[in-house]
Amino acid sequence: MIAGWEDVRAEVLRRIRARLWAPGALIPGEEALAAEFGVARATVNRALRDLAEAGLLERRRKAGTRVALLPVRRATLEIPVIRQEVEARGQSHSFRLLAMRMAVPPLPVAGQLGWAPDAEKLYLETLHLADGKPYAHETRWLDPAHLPDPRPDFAAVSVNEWLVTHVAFATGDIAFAAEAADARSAEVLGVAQGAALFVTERTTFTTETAITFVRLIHAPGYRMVTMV
Amino acid sequence: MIAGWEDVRAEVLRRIRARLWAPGALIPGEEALAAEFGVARATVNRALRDLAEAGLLERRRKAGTRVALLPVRRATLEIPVIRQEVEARGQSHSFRLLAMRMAVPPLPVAGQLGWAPDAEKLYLETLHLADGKPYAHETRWLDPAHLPDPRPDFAAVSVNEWLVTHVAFATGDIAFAAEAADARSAEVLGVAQGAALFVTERTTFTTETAITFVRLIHAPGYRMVTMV
DNA sequence: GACGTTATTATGTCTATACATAATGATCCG
DNA sequence: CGGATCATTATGTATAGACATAATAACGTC
Repeated sequence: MIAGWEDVRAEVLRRIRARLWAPGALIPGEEALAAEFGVARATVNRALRDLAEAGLLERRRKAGTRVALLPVRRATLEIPVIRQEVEARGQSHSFRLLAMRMAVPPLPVAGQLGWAPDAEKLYLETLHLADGKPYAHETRWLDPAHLPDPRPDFAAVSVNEWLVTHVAFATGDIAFAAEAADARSAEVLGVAQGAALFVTERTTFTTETAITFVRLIHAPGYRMVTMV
Repeated sequence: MIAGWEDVRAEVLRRIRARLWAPGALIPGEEALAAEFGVARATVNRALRDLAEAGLLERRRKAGTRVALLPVRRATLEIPVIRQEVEARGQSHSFRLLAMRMAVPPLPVAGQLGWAPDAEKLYLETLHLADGKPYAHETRWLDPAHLPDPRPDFAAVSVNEWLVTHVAFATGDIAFAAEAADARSAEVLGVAQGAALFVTERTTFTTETAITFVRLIHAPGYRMVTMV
């Protein structure tokens, strides 16, 4: 018995998996499915829209709905605040502010963020600890124009967290890569130079100009996991 | 003038960003907002639901809707078939099947996949090339029970792609990590042993038992990028 | 005051109907 | 035949009204 939109989604998914509807094939229209399942068209629409968002169906007005030929898997990554990430592992989070000074960012950084190439910005370096052991090494460039006067006490509240709760809800992009540990990160994280480290880079914008650029260099063994 | 649900979402987002509604604060109910904006409640619902999915709002029945205190950023990663990924960079994709044999998988692999610890499975090793240069080194364990008889010609169609189009639409999990190149990957990718490489691990299930487990070891310089 | 029960309430969803929009395919014309 | 125009059609979205569900708050009992 098909009642709600989740039932509809399940049934459509079943038919796709069972290859009753082959990849690339056109499936019946919403009206037809609504009639068959005995629900309203809006309910079918909700279900199909959901599957389309997941990348399993491709929908185009007038053209109809077809099963994706080469389904692009879409995984949603949750990117929590570091403190939450550490605490979720049952460890206690702490951090040490290693450096905080005004400096001119390297040209590639200034360029990517749309900053004037010779303007001084705030440079922050933080070491995050899980149960007292190095967890991640954070280096950050921050436009002080977005900070209140007087500045927040970044030795008490991590920059990370202050930003999230105060200039949150901005757009940006994230990149992940593997890099060999440079001298500084190796020293701070207590690993051999050249060790393979997982690096997260985030750029955050509000409107036109960037607020901040962070590199998060994770300690060895870090894995980012997600379900599909 | 607010007309559609996207307008409602934009206005709500504006108020959150402008801190008219502070983090943690309860926002007006759907009915109230619908009246204020001059739209139906269903329209407000659609907008708020979308923002909740994005992690900016937290909604609970009866309790109402509140602005997320520590918004968990949700990034959606698109995980395309390797061929598409390479071609999207304007390069040509090819691959070489380096190995294909029946073997007993290592215990940790068998364990994670719910396979009997001593059962033979199909082991496949593939090198993916972009414009003829090493792009990624793929090692895969595959349960041959899910293959048709006779087996597909994996020298002609990449395993990756055959699976996506034939046993697609399954669930699974994905993990990302940085690892030092072992002897085999170093040789195949043409890099120094110990080099920092980006590794993707995917486990794919249909029902209870796993179909396949892949490790994709990317050539140096690989970056995974996404927008928020 | 502690505890189980009930009323209340905000969100979740469904329905039926209507109109909007985009893309296709047919048609008409030069 | 090429190209512009228009009718058609499937999805996209809006609406009002209704009921479902979950969780809180209020209440009554002991």
